[in-house]
Parts: sequence; C-alpha cells; structure tokens
Amino acid sequence: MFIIRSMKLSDGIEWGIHVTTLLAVLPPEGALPAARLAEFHGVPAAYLAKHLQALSRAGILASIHGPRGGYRLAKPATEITVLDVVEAIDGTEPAFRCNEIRRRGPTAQPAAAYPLPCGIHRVMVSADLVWRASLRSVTVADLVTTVANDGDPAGLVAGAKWIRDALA
Amino acid sequence: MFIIRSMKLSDGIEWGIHVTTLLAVLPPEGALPAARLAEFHGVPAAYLAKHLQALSRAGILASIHGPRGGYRLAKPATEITVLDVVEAIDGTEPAFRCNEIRRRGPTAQPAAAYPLPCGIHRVMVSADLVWRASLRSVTVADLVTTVANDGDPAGLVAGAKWIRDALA
DNA sequence: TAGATCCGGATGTTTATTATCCGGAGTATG
DNA sequence: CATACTCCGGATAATAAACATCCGGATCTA
Repeated sequence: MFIIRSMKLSDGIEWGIHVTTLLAVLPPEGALPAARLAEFHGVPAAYLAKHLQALSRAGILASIHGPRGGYRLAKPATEITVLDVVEAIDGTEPAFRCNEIRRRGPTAQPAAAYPLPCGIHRVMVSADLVWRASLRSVTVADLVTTVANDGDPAGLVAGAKWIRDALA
Repeated sequence: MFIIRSMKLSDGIEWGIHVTTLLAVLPPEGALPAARLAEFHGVPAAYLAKHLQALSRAGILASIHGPRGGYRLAKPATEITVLDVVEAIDGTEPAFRCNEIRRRGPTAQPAAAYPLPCGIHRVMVSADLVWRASLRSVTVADLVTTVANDGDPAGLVAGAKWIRDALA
C-alpha cells in the first residue's frame, strides 16, 4: 500500500549492463544487431535500441552499419566500469537535487547570505559520491568473470551456442 | 535535451530533512503544526502534510492533536539519522530492481539453474549499501551543528525569532 | 545497386510523482 | 461540555517521467 519508490533506477540500466556484458564475450571482430540483443534478453527491441544509441554516444559501444553490422564494445571490457554504463543511460546528475528551500519562506535572506552549499545538500552529495565510487570499482570484465564462475554450466553453453549462431 | 534523470530522489526527501532539522531546535515541549512548517519552508502545505504523516508513522516525529499541537521530534536528534528520514519518505527498497532478465530469452534455463542472485544485481546492491551507510553516518543533530556553524547569522536570528513567534 | 543496419525525431501509452480536498477522529482550552 | 484546532487517511486530479513504437534518412557491406 505505501510503497513510495523514488530513488529508482530505470530498467534501461539493467538492460545496458547485461548487453555490455554479453558483448564483452564476443570474438574481436564480431558484432550483434540491436534486434538480436533484444531477442537474447527478452526485452522490447525498439526501446532497447534507444539505450544502445546512448551507450554508443557515450563511447562504450561501437556501432557498425550495414549487413553483418550491429554493436560491439568500443574499448576493452577492463576499461568499462559499471558506472560508465549507468551514467551513459541515466545521466551524471546526482540523485539529490537541492532546491535551496532554505532560501524560501519568511526568514529568507539575500543571496549573498548563502556562500556555502546547503549542509543537507553536502550530505547527499557525499552519499552520491560513495555510490558512484562503488559502481566505478567494478568493470564489465569483472562481471564476465562473475557470470563465468557462478552461472549455470548448461546456461553458459546455451549462451555460447546462441552467440555462435547469431554471428554465423 | 538528453537529460535522462532517473536515480532521482523526490523533493519530499529534501522537505523531510529540513523539517526534521528545524524541529530539532525547538524547545522540548514545543510543537509546530504542518501549516507553519510549510510556511517556513515555502512549500505546499497539503502535500508536506503527507510526508509529515510518513515521518510520524516511522517514529521520527511525534504528532500532537488539538490546539497548540503539531509535530515535534519523537526522539533525540542524535538518534535520528539522515537515512532514517530518507527511508521514511522514500521507502527502504534499493534503487536497483533486478528483473532477472538473465532468465529470459532463448537461452533461459529452469529456475533451479539460478541458485545465486544475478552478479549484476549484487554489484548494484553493494553500491546501495554504501550509499545507505553514508547517509546513516550523519544524524540530524550533526545537521543542526552544521547549520549553526555555516549559516548566515542574520538568517539564524530571523529563524529563531520566527520560531519564538510561532510557539507563542 | 540492394539489403541490412544504425540514427534521431515524432508520437502515443503507461506509470509515478506531485498536489489538493474533504470527512472523521482526537485533544486542549474556556 | 462545546468549540476551535490539529492530525489522519482516503479519494481524486494534474503534471512529469518513463516506457514503448514507428518511420524516414543516412551509412555501410557485398
């Protein structure tokens, strides 16, 4: 009943990280089109395409036009952090937007009275920084390792086969 | 044009923290009604009231009915963390909701093949934990100290006077 | 040239947030 | 006890954001 859920990350984040992780295991010259990536993950193709474009603009994915084209990583998986993907899709703005309500109401002072950022704002910014630092400490290569170690063997084999077929 | 801004905290968070900080400097038996709190911060009264009710349910604020009633802190400011306020208003659910898209698509495996949480999910949960830990490390009493130290003297005096008048 | 693919704008749908209102219940004061 | 004041919670509406689709144009491969 009372599940207020702000502080929420869009689904596109999840898609973007999964896609990037999948592309990290492609052979060097391989590429997968948006439609294939959507099929693999069971998500709407037209909308995923939007997020792929954002990842491309951010320099995380490279796009190849024409037949046999699609997307591949634009740089080594060791150089792509989870934060990179999150910020490409969600933007770099901190979660907390200070509206400076301390300057409103009957006791408001002239602008010159507020040389420092709001103390509450600073606390939220700190939290935002550690959140981002945490995401920055994990690379897409790390995720590949995790999946390889923890994933179901049959699932991994099926995935590898699917990729081979998609590239053929 | 491309400011996708998910990972956003509702404005209610800001209001809640400011209100709680203001109530922390009230004399022990004092209380301020919702309308006064809205007036002080220059925010819509009817909507702020909703958030005040959430803070009350969470045990952060105590509500007093009738004339001279209103809200006051339900416990010492040293025992209320910023995280408490954030979770009272925004809920305790982590920002990232894992939709288990690894289980979808053509290479999906039976449910038994996924004993561990998704590796990507775990990374997001870690980041969420450090974010919350950061907010938990600051109390409302700390915020009062910060405002007292950094705030504009004239503004502090005006605020103190406004509170006296409101309680009178 | 033909087919496949990405790109970006326009558009519609759904969901979440923001915001208001009102009747009901509890409480102090005279 | 009556009244004025206040919180409470449900219902409802307005606004903004996220989600989703489609299409014409550009680009590339074979």
